[in-house]
Amino acid sequence: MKPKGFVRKTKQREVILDVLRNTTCHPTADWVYQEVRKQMPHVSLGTIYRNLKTLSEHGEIQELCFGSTHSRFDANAHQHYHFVCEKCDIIEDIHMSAMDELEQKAEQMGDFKIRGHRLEFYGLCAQCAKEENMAKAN
Amino acid sequence: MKPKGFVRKTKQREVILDVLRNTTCHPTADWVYQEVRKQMPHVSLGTIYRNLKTLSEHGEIQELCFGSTHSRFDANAHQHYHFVCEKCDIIEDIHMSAMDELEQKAEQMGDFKIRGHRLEFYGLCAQCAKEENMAKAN
DNA sequence: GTAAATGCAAAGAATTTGCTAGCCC
DNA sequence: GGGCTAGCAAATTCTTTGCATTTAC
Repeated sequence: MKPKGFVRKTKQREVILDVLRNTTCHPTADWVYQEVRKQMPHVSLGTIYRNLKTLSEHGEIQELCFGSTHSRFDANAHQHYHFVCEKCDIIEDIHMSAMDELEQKAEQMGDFKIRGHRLEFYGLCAQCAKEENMAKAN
Repeated sequence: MKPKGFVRKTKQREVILDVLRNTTCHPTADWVYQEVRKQMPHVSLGTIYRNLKTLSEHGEIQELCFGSTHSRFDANAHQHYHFVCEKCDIIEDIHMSAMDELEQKAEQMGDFKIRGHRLEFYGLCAQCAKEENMAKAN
């Protein structure tokens, strides 16, 4: 007896998860779509969006939202931080231990119950920093 | 002699800034539009968007991007943190001193030059937490 | 068998852009 | 007066949705 609202395992969902888990970039829905299409030419963009939504609701992936207009997705659903290059928009994971003490500190500052936090750093990636220095030298 | 690319002071820009500075909510572009229209019925949405963009590029306001589909804006351009209620989406400022040491710590973890960071907390606001407790009691 | 998921296409929402006219400095 | 801006509307971009059909369990 399956519970109502059971999430089925479909070929599409598997491929999507697989694609996400095998990339270190933090792709957009459309990038995922292009990749999945290589294995399943008839997959539809709607299916990609529906699955990305389901997966993130079930905590299997993370939806990220940076300054840009579209969402990005990350197969690493664990708490971790990101770095975003302001010049080329590349996103990198930061392997830094989560700081839960931040939440305690913040909770003392206002009247709310904190359940999580997001921390992002921005600046210049190694490549863009190098280019900037070369430009300055001229 | 004005520098090329000089940013002009227009009535529209003034009203937009004024509206933003006189609210504690963190409004969407459309909310700003509705407010500005009360003072300038003929203002166009395109003007709102163009000005919000210009203002944030010049560091006079901050563009915020949370999980939702649209951007929100904050007239407080200083470094500060936010709390977002997961239930009602209300956004509150957190009056907590910025922690620049986070940036130093993160910079040691990867090969990039950090210029800033964003920190958001999410959970339940006082109102929603109260409602949740009442629901549980039944 | 039945609810959930897919494909396809059309709809929706948020934001951007092209163009002409107007206003700021 | 020259160029940045505004207004207006059309165009883009990203995402969601309706519906008939297929699939997982």
